[in-house]
Amino acid sequence: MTEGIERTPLTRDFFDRSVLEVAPDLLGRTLVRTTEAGPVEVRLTEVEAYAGEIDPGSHAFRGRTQRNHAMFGPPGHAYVYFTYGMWHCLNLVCGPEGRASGVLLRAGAIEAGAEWARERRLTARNDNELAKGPARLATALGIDRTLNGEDVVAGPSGPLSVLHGTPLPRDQVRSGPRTGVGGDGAHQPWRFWIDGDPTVSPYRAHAPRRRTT
DNA sequence: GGGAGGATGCCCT
DNA sequence: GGGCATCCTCCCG
Repeated sequence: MTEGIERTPLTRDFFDRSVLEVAPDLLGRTLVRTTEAGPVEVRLTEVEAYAGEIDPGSHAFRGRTQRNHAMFGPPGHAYVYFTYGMWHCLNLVCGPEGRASGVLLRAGAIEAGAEWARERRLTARNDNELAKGPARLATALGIDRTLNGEDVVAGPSGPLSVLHGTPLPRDQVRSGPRTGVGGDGAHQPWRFWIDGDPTVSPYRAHAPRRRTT
C-alpha cells in the first residue's frame, strides 16, 4: 500500500490554465465521489474541452445565465447541468476565472466502489459500461445539481475531488471532434481520449432532431 | 454492432 | 415553444 503522489489532490493551479491544456492532462486522473453509501473512484479516459464565451458549442456562448453561472467562477469547481429531462453531466471549470471554460467528463473506468456504481447503473451490461458516456459517468457516481459549484480541489474529504492518479504517457492521448456538437464548433478536435481504452464512449456526430408530432 | 425513435423536464428566447 | 454537451429499447443484419 504505497501512499504516493497518486493519492494527493490536484491543485487549484492545475485547473487555472487554458482548457486545452487541462483537458488532455485530466486523462488518467482519479475522480473520487464520496457519499453515505461509500466512495466511488473513476479513472478518467475521455473528456471534452469547452472554451467558454468564444465557443459556439459551450453553454457559456451566450453569456452568463442562471444555469451556467458556475462556469464563470474560479477554476477547480464543478459545473453540473441537467439535460434531456433525465440526465446530469459533470464539468470541471478551468482558468482563467471569468472565461467560463470547462472540461466535460465523458467516460472513465471505475477503479473502486464498483458495487455502488453497479447499484446506480442497473442497465450496464458489464463494468466497462458503468461510466461509458457523460450521463452514465454522472449516474455511476451519484452526481446531481446539488454538486453544482462544488470545490473539487479542497481535499479528499469532500464530496467530490480529483487526485493525481497514474501519470499517462503522452503518446496514449488521442484527439478528435467533439461528440454531439454541431454548428461552428463541430470541427474543433477538442475531444480527448485514451487510445484503445474499452471505456471510451462511441463517437456520434451531431444530428439535428426531427420534429415529432 | 448499429441505426431509428422515443423518453422527459428544464432553460432560454 | 424549441432545443438540448444523452441514453435506452427495439429491430435489423
